[in-house]
Amino acid sequence: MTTGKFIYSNRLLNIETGQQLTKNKHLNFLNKDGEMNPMILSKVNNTIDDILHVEQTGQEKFYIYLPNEIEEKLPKQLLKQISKDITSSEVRVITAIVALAQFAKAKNELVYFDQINRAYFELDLSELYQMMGVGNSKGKLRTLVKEALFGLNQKKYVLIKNSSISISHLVQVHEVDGKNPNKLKITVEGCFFNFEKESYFHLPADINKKIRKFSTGRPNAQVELFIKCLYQAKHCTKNNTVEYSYDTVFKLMKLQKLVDNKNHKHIQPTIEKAFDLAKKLDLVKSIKEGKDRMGKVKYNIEFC
DNA sequence: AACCTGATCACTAGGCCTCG
DNA sequence: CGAGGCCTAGTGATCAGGTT
Repeated sequence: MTTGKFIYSNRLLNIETGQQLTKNKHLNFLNKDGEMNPMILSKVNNTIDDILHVEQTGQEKFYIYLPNEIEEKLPKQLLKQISKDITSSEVRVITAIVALAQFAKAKNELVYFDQINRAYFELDLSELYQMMGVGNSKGKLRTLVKEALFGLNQKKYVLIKNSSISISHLVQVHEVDGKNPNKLKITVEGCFFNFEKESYFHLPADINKKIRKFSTGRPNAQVELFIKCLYQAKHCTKNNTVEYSYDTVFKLMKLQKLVDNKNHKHIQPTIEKAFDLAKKLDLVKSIKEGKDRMGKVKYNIEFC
């Protein structure tokens, strides 16, 4: 299971990078007068109200991970209460579950709920450890993987398909056997398995393992998301290259966060770390830095 | 505001211990 | 004896507070 490739949905990557509104052609965030789309606004507001009143309703506490356009408009204080940034463990767990859902589908072990575009499958935690690249590893790491997995139960995302919007889980996890806590039932949204209806690209099955190997120290979620974007770009390109402006790289890796935290000098090393990791993964062959017509930095990336 | 510094967090790597 | 788990040092990311 450490060789080969699996399919990854473009829509899912857009959700992870907060671009589901940016990339959607059917649903405009702003109308022509520059006002927020009332349908999106009311769904988001309802969810925010739910989160703020969760103690009264007795539900489990949860958080929402918002599209960039909405996050920019909300006050920082409110964001702190209702949202959590995507973590590198979360990025890796989502990647692993996409792969595992596909393996389950191939074995006819995926159970569909067509009407709601969801499915579930059963898995043993050991399979997840393998896909996370911590198969032969220590207890502490396994604990972190488990925490990241069950953490998905507390995260909701803005899901947009064509012109419809919902705010819901991507993944839900339940124990199914009282005697065996390692046996889990995983419910996933359509972007994890419904590739007849989704556009997609490919990822290597051992991606998490390789990333662990090449990227030491504390992992950076945005760098790892950028790597997925590069795999996507490779799938789309016709001449085996892609050109990213500095601004695109800046946006994809959400480097504004570093500026906000006055970590200005970490920006360049972060970009270089991402490019370096892409090279080590045998994804990218070379990167040439140039200037566009406006004199702004751009990167010509040649894939392997 | 820009910059610096130290604390804390989230890992990796590797040595060591334990128990079958 | 050896696989798995525990412990700790090292590293990079992040953050908070202080200084210029």
